[in-house]
Amino acid sequence: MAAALALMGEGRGFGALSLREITARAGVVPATFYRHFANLDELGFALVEESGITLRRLLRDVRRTGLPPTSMLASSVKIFRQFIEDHRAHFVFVSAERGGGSPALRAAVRREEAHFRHELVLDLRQLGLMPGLSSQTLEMTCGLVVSTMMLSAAELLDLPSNQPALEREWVESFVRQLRLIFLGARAWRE
Amino acid sequence: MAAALALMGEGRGFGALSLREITARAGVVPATFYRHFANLDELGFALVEESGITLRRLLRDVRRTGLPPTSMLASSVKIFRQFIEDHRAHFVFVSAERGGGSPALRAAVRREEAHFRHELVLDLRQLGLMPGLSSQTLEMTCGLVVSTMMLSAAELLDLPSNQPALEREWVESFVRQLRLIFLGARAWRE
DNA sequence: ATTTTCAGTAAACGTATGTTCACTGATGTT
DNA sequence: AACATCAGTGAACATACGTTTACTGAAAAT
Repeated sequence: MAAALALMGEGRGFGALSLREITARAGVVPATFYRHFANLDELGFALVEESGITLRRLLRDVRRTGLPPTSMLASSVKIFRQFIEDHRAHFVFVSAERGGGSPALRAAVRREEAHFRHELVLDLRQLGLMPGLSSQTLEMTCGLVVSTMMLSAAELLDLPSNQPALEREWVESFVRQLRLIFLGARAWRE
Repeated sequence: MAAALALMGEGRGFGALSLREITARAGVVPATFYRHFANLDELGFALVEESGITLRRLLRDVRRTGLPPTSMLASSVKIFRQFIEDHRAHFVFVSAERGGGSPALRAAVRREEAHFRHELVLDLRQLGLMPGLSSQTLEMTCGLVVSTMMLSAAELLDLPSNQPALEREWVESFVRQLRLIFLGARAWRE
């Protein structure tokens, strides 16, 4: 699994990887692959699941840190930025397979994303923010938030590394987008 | 080019296509490929450009139709929905290569998207909507709008076909998302 | 102490791949 | 009428591919 992620980090979609190069990268003979997965699709699904676990850990980290009520957005985004750096390979994978590639893999990624969105809804409810919103509207708002997160993650991954100015700009842009979404949610009338 | 798009419509990323199957689908011998492109990358870039032209035609269509001031959102979304159906292959391509695959192709898609966003900014200015917003904020708002458009397009493409109920639901969901974004923009204070 | 489990191996298979080359035949230009 | 252009051909190449098979050896279970 790590070998496949590493290869994707070099700029190809999962569907463009071959079994033989994955095993070569893993330092193992091609036949060994079949000791672990029935075929490449199964590898893909395993990677989606692993990525889903990573996403849930992100939410847990944000909860655990405890958000200062002022500048909640900014501190969440900081945690998010650190998290992307620490799990770069998983975000590369999700960003790539979220939109493209095989329909089955894409659907699996979308399921993880929906799960994430729903946990976010519960968290926002628990925090007592946006108390006036219907469930449907809260779901929609979180959908926009999660989409924006994923797209921003992909943008951060594409930034040249070690350019603090660009990274600060990324943080500010992301915070502004989230602020606009939440402003819209607060102004929402059913 | 049409052959490559057709193959991608069957659920694989551009990077997972082989020259030989593209030419086979085009009804031509492999060597013929080199009469038109130096390599597969060039084909990819040509497809990005073609898709960009399609996107610009979308804006032109929306302008030409002329929007009723009430329910502008709803009618734009209707045009958009029809447009996706009429140019399904291009949207499949852009959705797939926007996030994944080769960095060069992704960058090219992002450039087309930025171009589109900027044209949208100009259109909104011309229409005199949101007069209170700074250029920066208007750009950001349009960025959110365009991202939401692209993601919604991908979702529509994944819907089972000939299910009018699901499609109506898609329209409503998309309209609500846009409405929330514009509500946020109206409430924005620098 | 013996047996079972299991990750890894080596070799082989038929097939698909990207690229090249000299050649063909129609269309358009001089 | 002679010529140039150019999309398409067919054959050939070395390489890479997915998958199967029987075999190995260490660790775990009995």
